[in-house]
Formats: sequence, C-alpha cells, structure tokens
Amino acid sequence: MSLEHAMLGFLRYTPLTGYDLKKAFDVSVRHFWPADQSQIYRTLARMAERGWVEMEVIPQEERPNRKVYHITEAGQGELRRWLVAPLPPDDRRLPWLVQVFFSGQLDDEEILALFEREAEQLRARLARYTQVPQESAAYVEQIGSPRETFFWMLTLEYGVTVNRAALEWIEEVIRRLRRGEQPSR
Amino acid sequence: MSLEHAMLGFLRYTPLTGYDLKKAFDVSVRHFWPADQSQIYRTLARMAERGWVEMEVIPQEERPNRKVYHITEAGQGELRRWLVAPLPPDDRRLPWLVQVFFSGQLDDEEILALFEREAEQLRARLARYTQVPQESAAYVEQIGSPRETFFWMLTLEYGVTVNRAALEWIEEVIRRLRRGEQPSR
DNA sequence: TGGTATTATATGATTGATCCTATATAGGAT
DNA sequence: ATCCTATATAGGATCAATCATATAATACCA
Repeated sequence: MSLEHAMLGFLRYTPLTGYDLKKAFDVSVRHFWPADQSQIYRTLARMAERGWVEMEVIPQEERPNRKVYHITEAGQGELRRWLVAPLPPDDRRLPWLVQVFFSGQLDDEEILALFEREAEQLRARLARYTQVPQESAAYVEQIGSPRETFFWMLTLEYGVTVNRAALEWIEEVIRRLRRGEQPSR
Repeated sequence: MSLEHAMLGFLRYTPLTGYDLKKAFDVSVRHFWPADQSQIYRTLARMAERGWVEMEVIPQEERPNRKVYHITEAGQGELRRWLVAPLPPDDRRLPWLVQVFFSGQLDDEEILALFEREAEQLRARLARYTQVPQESAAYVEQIGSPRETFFWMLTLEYGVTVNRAALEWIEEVIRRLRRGEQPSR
C-alpha cells in the first residue's frame, strides 16, 4: 500500500507527527496520493505495531501532546524494498470514461457538454499544477536536497505531460463532434 | 458510483444476468472500470431494492436458475441523470508516482530500472489495447449500433493517446537520466 | 480416472478510504 | 461577542472493492 510507504518516505527525511505528515502530503504528493487525516493517524499506529516506526511523546502544556514518529531500521528496509519492487499493474478507474462509453444514449449537445466539462476540469488541473512549485517551495527548501527536488519535479512534469495530452485529445474530439463525425441515433 | 451506472448502461441494451454482466464488463469497460463478480451480484441486489432494476427467475434444470435483471423506468432515469451529471474531480492514485517522488534515495541504476519497468508496463498496456477491437467484436456486433460503437472506440482512443504520451515522456526521462541530468547524492 | 473449464449465484472476512464527530486551547478577524 | 483558523489526536460508521470459498451439474481433454 502506497500510503504507508509515502509516510515512510517523509519520515526518512526527518521525524514527524501525524499532523506534520498531513501537511507534508498536502504540499506535495496529494496530487497523486491524497491522504485523509484520520487515516494517517490510524496508519501510524499500525506501522508502529509492525516496528516500522517508533513514537516519542513530547509533552506540551498549551496543546495536546505531540507524538513524534521516527523511522526504524526495519522501516527503512521496508521503504527500500517497496521502492525497488515492481508494482501490481495499475488499476485505473476512470468514471469519466464510463460516461463516454455509454454516452451514445445522449443527445449530441449533451455529449458535447460532457466533453467540454472534462476539458474544463483538465484545464483547471493544469492551472493548479503551475502553482505547485510555489506551494511546495517552503518544503523543498526545508529538505534542501537538489537530488530529491529533481525527482519531485519529475512527478509534476508527468502530471503536466499526461493531462495536457488528454486535454489536446479531448479538444480534437470536440472538433470532430462539431463536424458531426458521430453516427446519429 | 460508476459500477452501478455502468451496470445500468449495459442493462439498457438488454436484460442480463449477473453472469452476463460480468462477461460484458470483461470485454469492454474493464480497462477503466474492472468489476468483481461478487460485487456485481451484491450490487444487483442493492439496485433491485432501490427499484432501478427488476428480477425475473428463469428456471433451469441442469444449471442454477438464471436471474435475469431488466432495467426499470426509474433505472433509466437514474442512468440519464448520472450520464449528464458533473463528476466529482478525479482522484487518481498513482503508486508509481509515489515511487518516483521518493526515488532520490535510490542508486542511479535502481532509478533507471524503475522507469524502465514502467515503460514496459505501458508498452504492454498499449499492446493489449490493440487487441481490444477483436476481443469486443462479438459484443459490438450483438449490440449493432454504430453510434454506440463510435463512443466505445473513443474510450479506446483515449487510453491509447494518454498512455502513449506517458510512455514517450518516460522514454525521454530515461535518456535524460542516462545523460546524468539528475543531481548526484 | 482425474483435472480443468463453463455456467450460475452467493456469503464471509478483510482492507483501504472517506466522512463525521469529538476534544482542547489560543489567537485573530468580523 | 462570535466565528474561524491553527495546533493536535482519535474513534465510529460506512462504503467500495477484493479475496477466498461454497455449491452444483456438465463437458471436454489428457
């Protein structure tokens, strides 16, 4: 499971609390692996049981105590193992393609709207991606590793490349639909 | 949820049993919406409760009875509603990008292997896609609607376009890594 | 004779994820 | 005076999906 391993990945840089981890996710991997707060805490507990992380309570007086987790030897081993392991073939569920698949039942205008909506989504996503560098700048600086940063930026490049290709295809399909390429009902 | 709506989509063409539905999924939408057999049966029961489908038992002597489901008016309404409804923004979990994100911790050769593995996966997927038309030919003929077929083929085009773009990007990254573009540890 | 595939449905257990809510304090904004 | 945000953790309920397993008869192949 990638959540656990992404968490190990962050903990390898420095010990963190559940709260810190949530913030790290939200300025970085959230675009391809969002993490729910409650799930992070539950997963930390499970990882501690397995001996991948260890917890240290830092008492605070004005806030709930901080539970700082640090990665163990076993955790580092598990992270490495997973990073070099082949993944099970991606299962990509794309509800939008389900809509396209059955859209022959709709009117031509409704179909056009379906594609235009998706094009809008993709444009919005691409626009968000352009802001990622600013959003994560503080974190990038904090880690301060050009090598890490290089690979972080590759994930962004991937997102831009793939989503742009999807958008261009959709725009082309919209032109084809306008030309009336689809057989009528 | 797309499973329900994909099932309604198939039932709109013709009444089917759970077993038939599984086969329909496996020659068509499985590439972007795989369906587990046991989930199909459970979901059919739920849909019947909601009045989206109705069941008719066809007794058989040599096999378990067939439970043929047909779509109701309510089911057709629900399908239409969903087809024209905006979807919640895609949440795409890409474990492979999690690997890339943290791959700075690996050696250069290990990283290269990571990308080459993914390139292989994509090539395999693209090769599978070229066989989809043959696999689904029987089903296409059975439904016999050029309009439906047009949109079915669009989902395939999408898969080819997007995966090809991903593959080309990865191949380019491999060349960059070979040139030593990544900062060293 | 044994093994596998096909037709057909179904339940139990578990997992990963989401949503909602709760607790507690402090500071800043309206 | 009230509301929102930030810090910090955590449990309950629910959902979609997966895996394993069960039943039952037939047919085909080695």
